[in-house]
Amino acid sequence: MSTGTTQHTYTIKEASALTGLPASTLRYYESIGVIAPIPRGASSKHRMYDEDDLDQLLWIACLAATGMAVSDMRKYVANGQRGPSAASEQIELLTVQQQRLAIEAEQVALRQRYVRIKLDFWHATEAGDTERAELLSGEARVLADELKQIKK
Amino acid sequence: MSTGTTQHTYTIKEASALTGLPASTLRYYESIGVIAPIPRGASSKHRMYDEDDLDQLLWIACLAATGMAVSDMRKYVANGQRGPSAASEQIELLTVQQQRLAIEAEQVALRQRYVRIKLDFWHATEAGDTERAELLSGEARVLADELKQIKK
DNA sequence: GCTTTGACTTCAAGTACTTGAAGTTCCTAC
DNA sequence: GTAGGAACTTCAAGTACTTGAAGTCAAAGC
Repeated sequence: MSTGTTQHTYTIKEASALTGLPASTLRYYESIGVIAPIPRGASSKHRMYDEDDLDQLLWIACLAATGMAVSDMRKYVANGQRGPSAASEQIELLTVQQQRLAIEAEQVALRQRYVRIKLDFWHATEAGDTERAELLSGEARVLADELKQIKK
Repeated sequence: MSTGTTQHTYTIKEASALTGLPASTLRYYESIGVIAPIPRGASSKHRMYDEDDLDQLLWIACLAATGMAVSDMRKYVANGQRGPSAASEQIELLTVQQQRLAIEAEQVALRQRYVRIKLDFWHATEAGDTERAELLSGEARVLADELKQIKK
């Protein structure tokens, strides 16, 4: 991205929300040298991320999502790599990430349904409605299969 | 479930394939008491899983997928053994999971929007539409600001 | 029966974070 | 401008697995 003249900065929490990497992970990656030290506020110790940092973090998040070991990420970044520079490469990277997020959203929705059913099951059990409880435990099984399928 | 007369047994590798939990994780869960010790072969130390074990593991895999802590899984499984009397405790554990998943869904949605903006930016850049690209480069900051507003 | 190959075993150490404590710093509100 | 709370900081310890080493067991081929 890098307009160079960007004056916008982001807190660690914002960087976390946009990239999907927990704040604790951002600090961790910095501490072990996966990313360069982030500049701090004028009179504080608080990290201030700019657009370029966010771009790099999004790239790192993609690498992490593919299961790359941190030692390998470190090597990549140490070799001066800050992510793809060409538009076409960025588009390719981000398109894959978009697909990953779509799958993740689907998975979360499915897990929500699973927990919902289990909750209903225990509510029915609590109320002594054995018939409904049995029906629900069957549904949970079907869903468990679905959950397993998507994972692959 | 559980005819009681089941003859068929499974190796740890088969159990792993069927439940989606790595063999190392199956041993780990057993070692820390998330699941009861699995019976071993007549003249060996090899674990032999039966259908009931697989049912339990499948459903533990679902709990793990929702991000439940192993200490809570242990409680949950122990409660399950206790039957209907544990209903209120199970409901409590699952309600926490439900809330966690609702937050996660929101977070994924935000990240999807962020990636969408980045993708649009690069498409505009590739097409030489500098005006649109510049407009979009400010959008990320708007998204981060929105994050703060939502909380209040 | 014997041997080899490969899957299994335990246990210790490693990995990638995550959480908690204790102490700053920023922001909002009076 | 100052009081209070939320958000940040570091650092140490904890968590949830995973991997590797060294040894045991089982099915297949000779």
